[in-house]
Amino acid sequence: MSETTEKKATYNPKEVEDKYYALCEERGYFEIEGNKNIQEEGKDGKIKTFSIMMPPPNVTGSLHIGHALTFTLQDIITRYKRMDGFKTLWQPGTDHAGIATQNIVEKQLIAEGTTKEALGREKFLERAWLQKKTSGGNIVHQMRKLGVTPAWKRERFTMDEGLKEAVKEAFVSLFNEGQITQNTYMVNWCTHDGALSDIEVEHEEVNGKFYTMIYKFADGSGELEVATTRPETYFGDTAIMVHPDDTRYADIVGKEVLLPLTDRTIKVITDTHVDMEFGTGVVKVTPAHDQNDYAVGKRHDLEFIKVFDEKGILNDYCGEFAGLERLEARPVIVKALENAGYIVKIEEHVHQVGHCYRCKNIVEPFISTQWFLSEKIAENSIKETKKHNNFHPAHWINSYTAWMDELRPWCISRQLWWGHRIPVFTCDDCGHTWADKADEPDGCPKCASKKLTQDPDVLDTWFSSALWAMSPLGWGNNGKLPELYNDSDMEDFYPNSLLITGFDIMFFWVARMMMMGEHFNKGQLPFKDFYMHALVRDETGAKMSKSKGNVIDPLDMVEEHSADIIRFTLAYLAVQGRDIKLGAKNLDQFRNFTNKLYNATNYLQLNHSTFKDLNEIEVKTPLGLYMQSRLGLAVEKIRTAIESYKFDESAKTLYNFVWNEFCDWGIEYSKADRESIVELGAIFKETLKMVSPFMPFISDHLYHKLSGTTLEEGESLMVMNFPKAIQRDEEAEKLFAIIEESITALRRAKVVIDMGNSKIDKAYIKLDAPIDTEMAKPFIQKLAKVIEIEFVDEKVADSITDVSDNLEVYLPTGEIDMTPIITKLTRQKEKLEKEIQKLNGMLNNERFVANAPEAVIAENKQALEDAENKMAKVSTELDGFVS
RNA sequence: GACCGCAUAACUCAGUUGGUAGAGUGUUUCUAUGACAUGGAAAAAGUCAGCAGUUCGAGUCUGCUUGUGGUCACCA
Repeated sequence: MSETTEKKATYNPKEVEDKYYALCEERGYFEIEGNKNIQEEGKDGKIKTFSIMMPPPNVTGSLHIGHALTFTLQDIITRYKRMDGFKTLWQPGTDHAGIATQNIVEKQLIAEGTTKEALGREKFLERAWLQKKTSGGNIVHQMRKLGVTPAWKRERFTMDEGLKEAVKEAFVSLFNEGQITQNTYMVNWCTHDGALSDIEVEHEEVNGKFYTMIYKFADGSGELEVATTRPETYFGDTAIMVHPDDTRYADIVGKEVLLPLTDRTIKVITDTHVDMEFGTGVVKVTPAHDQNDYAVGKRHDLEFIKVFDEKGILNDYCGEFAGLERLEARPVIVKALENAGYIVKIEEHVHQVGHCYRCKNIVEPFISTQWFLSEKIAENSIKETKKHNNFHPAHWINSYTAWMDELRPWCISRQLWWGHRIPVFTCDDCGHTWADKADEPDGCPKCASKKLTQDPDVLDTWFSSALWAMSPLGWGNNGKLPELYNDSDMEDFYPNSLLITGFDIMFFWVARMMMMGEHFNKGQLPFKDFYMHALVRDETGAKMSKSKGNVIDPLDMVEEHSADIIRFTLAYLAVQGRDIKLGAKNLDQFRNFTNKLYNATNYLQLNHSTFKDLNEIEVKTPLGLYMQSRLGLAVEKIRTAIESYKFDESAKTLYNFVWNEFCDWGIEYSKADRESIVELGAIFKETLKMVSPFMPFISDHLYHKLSGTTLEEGESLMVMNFPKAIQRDEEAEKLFAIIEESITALRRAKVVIDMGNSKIDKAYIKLDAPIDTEMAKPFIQKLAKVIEIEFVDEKVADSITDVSDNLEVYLPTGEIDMTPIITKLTRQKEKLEKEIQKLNGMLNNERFVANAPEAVIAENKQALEDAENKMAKVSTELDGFVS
C-alpha cells in the first residue's frame, strides 16, 4: 500500500454491514409492519400490499451465485415496495429436499458403517431431523450476509407442523376428488432413489454400443438378426416385432424364436411402431423394461416379465446371471453370448440415456405401483395463463404453455423416508383404502377396525413446494403454528404480486404452483407477474461448475468487496433474457461507484457539516433548481424501470445520475456557487434513498453521516419513503444545457491550442439565443477554467472558434499554428454536409412529407435548419483561414 | 427433429408503441487543481451477421440464410 492511499479515508463496509443488518433485523423492519409509519392506502382505500415468496432453498444447501442473484433481485423489489408505502411480505423458508437430504444422511450412515435399513425408519427420521437442525441454519445465515430482508420472523420449513397440515389438506382433498389415484404403470426408476417424475430425468448423450445378436427360430429353420443397446434385458423379451409392410420379413410373422441361452420361446409379431429403415428392421420387445415396448405389450396383450428388481439385481429369468447388477451384468452377458456365437457385431452408438437428476444414476423404465396426480387438474390454470401473458421476459410463456399442453400424470410418490408421508391408509381387516388428515386415524371408516396400514412412501418434494404460494399464508395449516401468519394473509397476499425464479425450475415448481393455486383458490392463479432471471456464468461465458473449478462463491465476494457491491453488480447486469457473465472487472466498476458516493459525501461535508432533507428546505438557487429537476427525471426513470422489473436499467440510471450528473456537473458547478451546496446536500440525500434498495448499507451510512445522525439513534432509509415524483423545471434545464455546452466548447477549443487543462485569461461566447449571462458566467468561468468570459454578438478577430449547436466560442490567439484547427473545421464541415444531404433527401421526399407525423417533420426541419446554420458558421470560419 | 433465444464500437453489453445508434471497459492526448488518480477533461472508433420484403422511413416489423446457445421430444 502506498503512502497516499494510506492517508486517504475510504468507506469500510466491514465496519458497517453486519452491524446495520443486525440493527435493522432486530427492529423488525423486515416484517410486514416494519414500515407501518409510511404505509399508504391504494385507490380502493385499503393499505397497498406487495407479496413475493422466496423460492425455498434446500435446507441442507449452501448459498451459490444463482441464489445471490435471485435473492438480490427479490430484495431490491421488496425494499423498493416497502419504501414506497406497501405493506410488504417477502416470505422466507427452506425446503426439506427429500432425495437430497436423505442422500446426505444415508452417506453419513454408510461412513459410520451402518445403513438406514439397519437403523429403521423412526431412528432414521430422527437422524434426518438432526441434520436439518444442525445444517438448516446455514443457508439462512449466509443469506443475511447479502443484506436481504425477508420477514425472518415468519420463516417456514416445508415440513413444519403447519405446512404438513397444508400438504395433507391438499392431498386428501385431491384424493377425494379422484384427482390422485394409485396405478401400476411404467415409471422412471432410479435403482438408488426409486420412482422419479418425467422431469426428474435428464437425458444425456452417451457413447454406447449397438449390439446385433442372433435369435434362432424354434423350428430350426434359420435365424434373425436383432439389434439392441441393452442386451441384458433380452431375458424379458416377450415378442419380436417387424413392420407389417416389411416384405423382407412377411414370411416369418407368427413364427417362434428361441431366446439365446434359455429355453423360452417368443413369437414374431407385427407393429407399425417399427422403423423399417433403422437397424435390421427387427426389434426385440421387452414390455417390462422399455417405454415403447410397454405400449406394444399393452396393444398385443404380451406378458410383462421383469428381469431385475428395485435395486437393479437380475432375477431368476436371467438364469445363470441372476444376482448380478444390471449394468455390471451387461459385459458378462455379452461375453457369454459371444462365446456361444450369438453376437454378430458390436458397433459404436451415440444415443440419449436418462439419468437421475439427483444421483446421475442411469434411470430404467420400470413397472411399479405409484400414486399419480391427474394432469386434468391443470386444465383451468393453463387456460387462465394463456389469457394474460405476465411472463418477464415474455417469450417464456411459449415454453411454459408448450410443456403444459403436453402434461402427463405426475408421479407423486417417492420411495423415501424423509418427506411428507402419503396420508393413505388401508384397513387390514376389510381392505378399505382412504386418505386421512389424521396422522393416526381412529379406525377404518368402513368397519371401524383399528388395524390399519399407512402407505410407506412419501410425496415428491415438489408437492409441498407446489403449495408455497399459499401455504405460508396459513392456507390449510389447520391452526398450527399460528404465530407464523395472520388470518388476513390470504386476503392481503394471495395472489402473490410477483414470482422471481430461474427458468430451470419452471416446470418443477412454477407449473405446479399454478395448478395447485388455481385449483384451490376459485380459479385464481397464484401470481400476478413472473420474472424469470438469468443464469450466472463465469467471465468467459462458461457455466459454473465444481468440476470446472470456475465457481464464484458469493460469500467470498462479500468478504472481498461488500454485499452492496455484489448486489449492485448483479442488478446492473440483470438484463432480461440474457445470461450474466460475471468477472472481476464488473465488480471493480461498482467498487469505484461506492467510492464515488463516499467522496461526494466528503465534498459536501467539507462545506457544511450536516444537511436537511429535501422536503425540509426550499430550493432557490439556479443550480439547486436545476439539480432538483434532474433528480426528478432520475426518480421517474428509476421508478418505471423497477416497476417493469428492469433491474439493469434502474441501476444504470442511478449510476449515471450520481456520477455523470450529480458529481461531474452538480458538484463542479457548486464550486462556483457555494450557496447551492446546502441544496445539493439535500438532493444527494434524496438520491441515497434511491440507492438504498440496491446498496442498503452504504446508503444508510452516508445518509446518516450527512444528516449528522446515526442509525443507532435514528431510522433507516429502508423505512423512509422512496422519492416520489418531482416537478421538472424546464427553464433551469434549458439554461444549464447552454452553460454545459459553453463549457464543453471552451474545453474543446482549449485542447486545439494545447491549453487543454490550463487556466486561460480570456474567452468570448456568442450565443444564438439569449440567456441570463450574469448568472451563467461564474459557472462557465470556473468549469472551463477561463478567468474572464465576455459575451459578444460578433466574431472576435484573431481568435480560434469552436462551433456547436447553439453557440460559438472564441479564444484569442497570438502567433500559433492554425493547421490543426483547419483540419478540425474541415472534418466538421464534411460531417455537416453529409447530415444536410441526408435531411434534405428526407424532406424533399414527397411521400415522407405526406405521410410522416407533423412532429417528426417539424423535428427534421429544425434539424436541417440547425445544421445549415452551423454549416454557415463553420464555412465562414474556414474561409477566414483561406483568405 | 420441434420450439424458443442470441448475433450492435477492439471487448462486455444497453437500445420498451419503427423517426438521424448509447454505456462501461479498453485505446489516443492532456491532467497530481482544496471530494474522489478507485479521479478529471477532450477525442477516435459501428454498411446494428447476410439477403429479401413491408414502410415516406427498419438496429427495431415479416420471411429466408448463416453462426451460436437453450428447452423439449426422440430409433429399438
